[in-house]
Amino acid sequence: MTNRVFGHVSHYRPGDLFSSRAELSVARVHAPLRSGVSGTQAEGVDSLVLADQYEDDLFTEELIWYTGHGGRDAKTGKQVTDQLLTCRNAAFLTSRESGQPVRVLQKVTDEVRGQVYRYEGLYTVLDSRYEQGKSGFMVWKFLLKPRKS
DNA sequence: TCCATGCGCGGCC
DNA sequence: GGCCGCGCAGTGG
Repeated sequence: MTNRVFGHVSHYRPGDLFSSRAELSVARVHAPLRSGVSGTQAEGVDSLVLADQYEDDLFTEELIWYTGHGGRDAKTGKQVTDQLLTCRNAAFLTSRESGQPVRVLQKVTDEVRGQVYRYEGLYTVLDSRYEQGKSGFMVWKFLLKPRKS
């Protein structure tokens, strides 16, 4: 069993701002303090964070290509090896099968508050690819689109 | 520059 | 299922 929550948490809604990962964790909107993905291979992804860390990411109003996990140098953040189908990446495949909603957070700069995390809303994982990224190494990419509420 | 901290997962019972 | 220990990680003080 689990207490993982898919969909909106508590009273939090799209547009809400959080000042830190710790705040997101306490609110249970995105529990892990550092990991960008919250979820398991068995249950799927319940939330993720876009932090402008992966060069192969793409974020528009209509869709997100979220780069999978791993293969990066811890210091430089550059891809240095091929990504593997780790449990965390496999969690996206589970979500794609289940169609469960994924909470999406994005690190943005607010005029008043500086660096904050904005709740973008609920998305659905629609596709996955394993292809060569900008670095030349193989990366996982997951296509997400906003859910129609 | 260092490292805490929450969590996923495997091992074991 | 529950407990424990390990190692990771889209931070952040």
